[in-house]
Amino acid sequence: MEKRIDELLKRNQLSVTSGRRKILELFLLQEGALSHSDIEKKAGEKFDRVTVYRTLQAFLEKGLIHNIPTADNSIRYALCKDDCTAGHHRDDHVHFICSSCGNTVCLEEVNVPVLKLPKGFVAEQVEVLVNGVCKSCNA
Amino acid sequence: MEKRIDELLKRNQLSVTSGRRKILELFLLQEGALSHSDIEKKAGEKFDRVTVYRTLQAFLEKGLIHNIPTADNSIRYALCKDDCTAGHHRDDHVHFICSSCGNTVCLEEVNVPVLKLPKGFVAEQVEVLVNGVCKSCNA
DNA sequence: CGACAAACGCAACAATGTTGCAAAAACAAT
DNA sequence: ATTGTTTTTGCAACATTGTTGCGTTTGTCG
Repeated sequence: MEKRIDELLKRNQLSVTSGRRKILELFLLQEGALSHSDIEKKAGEKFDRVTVYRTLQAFLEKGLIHNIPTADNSIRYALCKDDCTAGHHRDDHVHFICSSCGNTVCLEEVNVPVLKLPKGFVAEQVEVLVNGVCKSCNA
Repeated sequence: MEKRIDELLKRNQLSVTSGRRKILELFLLQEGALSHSDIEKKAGEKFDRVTVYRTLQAFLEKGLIHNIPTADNSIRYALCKDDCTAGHHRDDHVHFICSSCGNTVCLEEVNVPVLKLPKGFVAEQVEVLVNGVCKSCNA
């Protein structure tokens, strides 16, 4: 685990620090996405708020995580898959937000559909957010 | 215009006040969506910040407007079509965010696709956000 | 017009996000 | 391993955004 974390950071051209290790660990342990405040809470008193902001920013820039828009002003972040590197994002899956447990998960197996837009509109990226009840809550 | 505004408010069970008139007017004049700060700026010094919050909240609850998630922590709001009333939202169109002019518009003519989700997941609402260059910016 | 309810403005506060800078930690080279 | 350089961190101060309570004003309805 330790090893995997350090390797992930290095592969993404990030120097290995205890803060980054800790935050990346949170992502690896967590099934699903984390918001900024989730991270602050889970990390406890160990980090300055500013460090969390800057770490997420760095992760984003290097393509280690991607962000998920929400309707409640609290962006979520989730780990990218391995074939996702800086600049070259491969973020074409659907995001599911559970109205029961509040969790946000990436449905990697559901691809975003191809849309036919009106004349004049050119799509660069398509984001699909599904709201509903997730597998665990339906069980 | 005046008349239309007042009528719209009444139809949605909202008492007619100068603040609500003004904000609703902004929506009618604007092609596209508005963020909270857009409204604050456009309304000038005329209103208290709190009034804007409460007005948007009221409009949302009554189904006069709907909100559009974004990836930058700044929810946008847009007018609902006529067949949209409190409780019964008919918000099944795609939202387009222009990376050039920054505008957000509702593409009423593009319906959100039906998705096939993994076993166990039940969808309640699907939101599609398209990023790209809009008609006006491509012209 | 007058009574009642709703909305407003203000103030105070809480939460969230940003910036500059000095201390500390990581990295690279000897 | 030690030193020098660069990057990251924590702190403090600040800006922005969102929330709550309350007295006053405004709209609504009889």
